[in-house]
Amino acid sequence: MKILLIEDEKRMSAAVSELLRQEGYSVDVADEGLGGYDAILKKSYDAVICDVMLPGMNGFEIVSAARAEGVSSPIIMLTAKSDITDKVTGLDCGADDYLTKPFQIEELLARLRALIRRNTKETDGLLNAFDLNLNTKSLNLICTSTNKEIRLPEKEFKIMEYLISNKGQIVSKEQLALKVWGYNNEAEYNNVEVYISFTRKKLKFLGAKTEIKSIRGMGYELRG
Amino acid sequence: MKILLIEDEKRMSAAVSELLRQEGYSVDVADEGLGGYDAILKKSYDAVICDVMLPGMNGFEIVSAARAEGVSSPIIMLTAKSDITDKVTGLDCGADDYLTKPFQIEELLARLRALIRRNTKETDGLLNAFDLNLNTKSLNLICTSTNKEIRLPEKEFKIMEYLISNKGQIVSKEQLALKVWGYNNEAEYNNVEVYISFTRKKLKFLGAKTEIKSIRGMGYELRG
DNA sequence: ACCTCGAACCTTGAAGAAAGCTTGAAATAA
DNA sequence: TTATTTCAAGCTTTCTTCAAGGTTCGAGGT
Repeated sequence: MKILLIEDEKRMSAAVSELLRQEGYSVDVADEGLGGYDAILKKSYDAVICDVMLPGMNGFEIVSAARAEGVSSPIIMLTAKSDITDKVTGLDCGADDYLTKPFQIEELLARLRALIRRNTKETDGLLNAFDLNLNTKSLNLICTSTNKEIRLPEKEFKIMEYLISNKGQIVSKEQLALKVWGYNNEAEYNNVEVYISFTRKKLKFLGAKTEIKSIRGMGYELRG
Repeated sequence: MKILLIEDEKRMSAAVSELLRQEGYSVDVADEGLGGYDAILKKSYDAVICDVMLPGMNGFEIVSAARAEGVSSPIIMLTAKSDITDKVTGLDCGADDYLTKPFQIEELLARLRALIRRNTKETDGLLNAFDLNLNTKSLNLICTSTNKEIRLPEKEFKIMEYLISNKGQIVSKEQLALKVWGYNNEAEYNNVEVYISFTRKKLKFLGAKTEIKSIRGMGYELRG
């Protein structure tokens, strides 16, 4: 579970990110608005926690811009003011929940769990990356720029599923072997290569702009 | 996770190393100062635990010498004295934390975890020097003044990584050979030169203002 | 100031090693 | 049967190493 925390007060962000990590989330921290906005677009997070008062770009701006770009990750806003107007503005511009400082960490965790649960249930069905959509129910891979579609065999599906849900990041052969085959054995890395090759053929067939880039010594990355 | 334990009391080092191994760390043990110092330079440890009272070279000397060589691994000092002066000397000379004997093993483990987390968090991501950014995850070198980017092969990456993390200082061929190839053999200095040459080509390609200066008889230095 | 010479340094290309890709055949599942 | 998965072999590309030859630098002598 990947979470992005956008917060400029160092003490606050250190404390919250630490707690989230203890809960088993993997946390990225951005300490100003623009960087946070960039991060939202680059990776796909399971949730975003975003302060309102930020240097660079304020919380409302980030959220509405992100929503305009089609980002669907759940977003929780934090603010020091308990002012009701802020609350309304926050939800209006596309945030999913709202918390006023100071808050109990327990409350944040609870709301986070709730949002992630809700979101993964809704999302579950379609995964998206660039001009690709992957239907996790029918195992169909759809290219939105050519309108072509093809059904993937199970292993290829798992490869694609993992690559898409980690778009913007480099995925190692080890991770893929673990996710797709359930074990982790260097001898099996060739299988990863074979299936990457198969999957690339499917992307070619679809005429997709998205491609699977190899990064020598590191792994693979989906690029749009 | 690799840890180096420098401790001359056999009973102590046996007990601590055993506990660390149970926690899943891989542990190297040195029982005297010089050997410990060598080990720090040879491998790259995720943390070093270092006693103060040691034959050969005392803890403070080890730490300050290691820091002078550009070692950035977190270091915890151990001492029998609870004397405050020692504590100050320890942190001054470059240690990250300090523990007085006798200590609870739990406390050592907790501090170790904290240091390792802090250290890997800071390291992973971006290293910066002048108009260069080095992404330590993707091995990409980015020039901020031209917005160009290129992926570095492993050895060139290590060269750059070491130069950047020692910017403002002269880095000897010996240090580079040790860091990049893991050994230290005059015959191999030509490899350093070859790779410096490769890396310079990359900087030229990027159009970076930063350059690798040669300082005859001394080594290399990054200049902006 | 200038010249000479050796040491330090740079560059290059060829050969080798390693990582990755593709393919087809054999095995297994549907 | 047909579709899918596994495995192994050979191929391509990229990175690394090594060695040879060229260039630059600076000390010591004229």
